[in-house]
Amino acid sequence: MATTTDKKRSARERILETAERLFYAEGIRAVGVDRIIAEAGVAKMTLYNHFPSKDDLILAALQHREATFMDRFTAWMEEAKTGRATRLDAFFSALKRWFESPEFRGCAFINASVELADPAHPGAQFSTAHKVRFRELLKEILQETAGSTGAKQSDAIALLVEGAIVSAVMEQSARPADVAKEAAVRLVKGMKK
Amino acid sequence: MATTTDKKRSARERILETAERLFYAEGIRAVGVDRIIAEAGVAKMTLYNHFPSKDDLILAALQHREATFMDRFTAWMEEAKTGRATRLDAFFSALKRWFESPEFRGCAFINASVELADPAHPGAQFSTAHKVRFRELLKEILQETAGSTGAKQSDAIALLVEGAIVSAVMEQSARPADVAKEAAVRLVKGMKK
DNA sequence: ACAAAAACAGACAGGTCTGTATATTTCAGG
DNA sequence: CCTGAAATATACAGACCTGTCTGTTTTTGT
Repeated sequence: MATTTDKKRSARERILETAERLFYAEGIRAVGVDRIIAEAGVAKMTLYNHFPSKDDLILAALQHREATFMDRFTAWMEEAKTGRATRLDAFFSALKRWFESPEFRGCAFINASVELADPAHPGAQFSTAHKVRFRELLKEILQETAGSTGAKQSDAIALLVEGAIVSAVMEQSARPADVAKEAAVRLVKGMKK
Repeated sequence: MATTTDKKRSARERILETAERLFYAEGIRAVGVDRIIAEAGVAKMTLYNHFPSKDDLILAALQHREATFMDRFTAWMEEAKTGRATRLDAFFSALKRWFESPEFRGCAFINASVELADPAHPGAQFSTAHKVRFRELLKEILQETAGSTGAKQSDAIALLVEGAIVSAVMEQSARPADVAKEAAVRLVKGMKK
């Protein structure tokens, strides 16, 4: 019925999914459009009809990733919210689960900012905006878990999380999630010794 | 007298300095060897005589950066160690000064790991090793400033620092240095409220 | 001063990249 | 059924990439 749904969604969606996956796994500059169209099973002109340039595709892939990643992450948080676990516990459980997933290669938005190099690139600007949204989410969780005391520490805890993401990539280990959680709890609750 | 010093140092050193600067400023993949030889003022064969491949040059540039950066950073720390400032204070002063420097574009080793994508790349492995050495330095500073209590927090504080570096790039701001310092002090000294 | 090592200039091979052009095929809606 | 939009396959332009080759000039140690 609607012209823009049904099967036609396939082409555009397949391009976005493939671009998101390859950009994340191997890097934005390392993956060419020929590779994307081959794995997505579309013609080159189809890609360029939907996305006028690779830069446009990069931005669209990042936007797509924010949506899919946030969905997955909040789903993981839901699954972790059992028993007496707080939302903050659930957050760090989800973080660790992410670090342990086989395709983990850090934060797509940090990576994009590094690779694009130019802060004026739409992809870099979107990445910066994503970080703002991420900190909002974290602040909200802290507010709920530890009241205004928690919310006041949200910027510092955000640094712990960013540091954990980066360190997990470089060490190829999920342990930074535990270190970050422990420190976050200490920052919120105060040190016992 | 010595064959490998004097003026001959020029060519190899100029290549390394130029590569380090351009790789850091614009990215490893974004900068080609033609660009490097042009700015270094050397012939292409000179570069390939010293460094068999670009990958070798990447590794050498990262090694060179570790040396020069560590020198500069510790010099900044020395300059900051005035009055009643502890070594930890000096560390965060130097960190902030780095964030404020016009050429700041994050940690060259994090950036290299992101860009190279392959953890087996010698440059990525060197970057991981650099992070170990960096944490050692931080741990030593904490031990000296806050004894074993401080040393015990060194992994968490390292996460704060890594997070601050990444956030400073994405926010284009030096403020994360202050946030990290405040949280580090709280982690070491305990919270007052 | 002389021989050897190093740096030089510049062309070139072979590959990859983004983006365009062209001409054909598929397919849904009226 | 038929028309028009979308997707297809394929070739190509032009730029850039790494790395090689050749031959000349400069520097260096003895």
